[in-house]
Amino acid sequence: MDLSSIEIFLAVASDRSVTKAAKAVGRVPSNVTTRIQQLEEDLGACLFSRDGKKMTLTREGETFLAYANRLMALALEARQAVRPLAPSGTLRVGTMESTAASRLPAALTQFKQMWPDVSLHLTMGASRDLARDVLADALDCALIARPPKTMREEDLDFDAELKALEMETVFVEDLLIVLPSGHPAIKSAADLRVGSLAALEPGCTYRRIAENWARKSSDLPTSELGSYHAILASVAAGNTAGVMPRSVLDLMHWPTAVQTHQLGPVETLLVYRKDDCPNAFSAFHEVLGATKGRDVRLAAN
Amino acid sequence: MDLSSIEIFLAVASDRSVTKAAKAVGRVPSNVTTRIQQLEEDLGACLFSRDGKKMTLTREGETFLAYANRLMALALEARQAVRPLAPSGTLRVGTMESTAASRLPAALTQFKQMWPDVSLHLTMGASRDLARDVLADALDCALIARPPKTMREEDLDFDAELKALEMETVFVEDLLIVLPSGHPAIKSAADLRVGSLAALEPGCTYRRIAENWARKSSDLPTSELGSYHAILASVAAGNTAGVMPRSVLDLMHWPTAVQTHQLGPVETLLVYRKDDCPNAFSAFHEVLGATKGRDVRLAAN
DNA sequence: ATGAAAAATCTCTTTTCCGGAATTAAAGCG
DNA sequence: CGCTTTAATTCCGGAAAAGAGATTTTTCAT
Repeated sequence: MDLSSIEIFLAVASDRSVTKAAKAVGRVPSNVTTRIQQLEEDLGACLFSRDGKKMTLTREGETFLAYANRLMALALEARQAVRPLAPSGTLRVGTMESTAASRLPAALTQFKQMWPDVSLHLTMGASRDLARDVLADALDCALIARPPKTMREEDLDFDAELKALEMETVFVEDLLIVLPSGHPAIKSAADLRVGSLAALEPGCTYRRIAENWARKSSDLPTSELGSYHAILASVAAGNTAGVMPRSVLDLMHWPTAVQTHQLGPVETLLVYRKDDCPNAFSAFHEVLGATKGRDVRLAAN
Repeated sequence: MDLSSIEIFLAVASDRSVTKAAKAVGRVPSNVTTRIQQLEEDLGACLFSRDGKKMTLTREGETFLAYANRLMALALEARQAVRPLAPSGTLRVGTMESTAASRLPAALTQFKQMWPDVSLHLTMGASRDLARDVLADALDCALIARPPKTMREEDLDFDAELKALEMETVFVEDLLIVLPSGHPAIKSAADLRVGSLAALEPGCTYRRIAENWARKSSDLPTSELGSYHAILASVAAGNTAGVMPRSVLDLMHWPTAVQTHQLGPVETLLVYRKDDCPNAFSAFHEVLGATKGRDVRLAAN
């Protein structure tokens, strides 16, 4: 029973899927399968019941889940406790709107609790701007979306900036097109029966991915809104299709099951300058690492 | 940071020695060194200060020690919690006098606490007798001393019995000859200035090892006593050399630093029948495994 | 039925881990 | 003060485990 197996177990438990979990922890599905099997063998108990293609926790799995969370939390605490010099001062973190909403709250809460002496400056913005700010030392680090391979070639500037920084995948988001209720399922942008695409600012990677996708088979305009709440409200009003990751949509316990279309997985990177690693950053980095791959809804524990 | 590294760390921390720790966890010293280095690298902190050839915990090491213990305890608890069917009934455990005194109390306490429904029958005896009782299904398992290689060839019966059982090293004892205060240091049994060797019953492996050693250069008689307390009292009275593992001697916080002579390391094995593993045994086995390699004096935590 | 998707299985490559030999450094002893 | 002993570390080769990709099987949806 090593801690990496437990991390994998947590991912599978929250996604109830080997494939998703594999993405979340940055591994290949076959590997996740075997690690879970090893864990079950080692514990001498069945953790998941494989009914069909869903992986649901068994009774034993549920009880183990509680321990797994405590184990990870304790390991993180141990890490932080032996830090030779306690972090202090300020840490300037840049983040996308979506990450700030869905994945950061748990990590930030834990971080503030562990290191109350660090004053955390949170800046919200689009991936491009954030990356630039990190390069220019206006931020210590940032959480940004990595454009998929195909788009990277169209935007060499951004890619070059990224290459100049250290980067690490911390989350994998499932990017969605959210349709008004009653809208028929779509295969491509051509099937859209709306007047516009609702997204955030132009530098937003999600927006650019969506526009890229839409351009292939339609010429919808994009209407720019200031927040995901605004986007979702606008979708509810009809005549607009919203762009947002699934984690954000999940947060906003929307009354009815909405119709969505997947644009595919998008990695969220933590980027920082190669050279300087202020003490507070390493601590933040560790806390973030421990949050990785866990379900947004379980984060409250 | 995986749990096996933590087990190794705990062993080094309690022995304050790489070599001893390596024996305790059944690994080679070079391996222990590298694992500790990896752990320090991973945590970004120095756990031990190598002043000379002693490994002493640093301040960070001390704080990590507390977490390491909690982590292991939690992992054990998790293991036990997912056990599909709760152990119950009776478990018949055989043990040597010495093990019962020094290493078992911590494990038994923990076990009783976790599985109050199991009634634990403890039988004390000499290794040979215990092994036979396990074979004859008069015991479910036993903790016995494994004679060193050279002696095994002289006692093929015992060796054959052992081969018929599953066995696993759980402790490594440092077997000592304890000398009366004021007795000069010795190189071999020829240097002994006492009238007899004080030991337990004839089937006792420690006694046989000691007699074997003594025979090489003297013809001391053995006087048989009923307990280690009796042996030590007899040594204090003078004119006798006692035989016991260091862990037992350590327990009896003896007023003065006694003169001792090392007979070498002796493995303590957990033996059980290959076929049947009652549920309660697996649980006991796990608890024992978690206690492995930790200092007797730290066990109270 | 049929096709798509997901998990499990299998195989191959890579990495890591472990044990032993050689090396270095410190403590004990004459 | 140097020699011996003992312990930790370093280095290296073989073995074991982990990970990635391809393949198969199962299941769900159409």
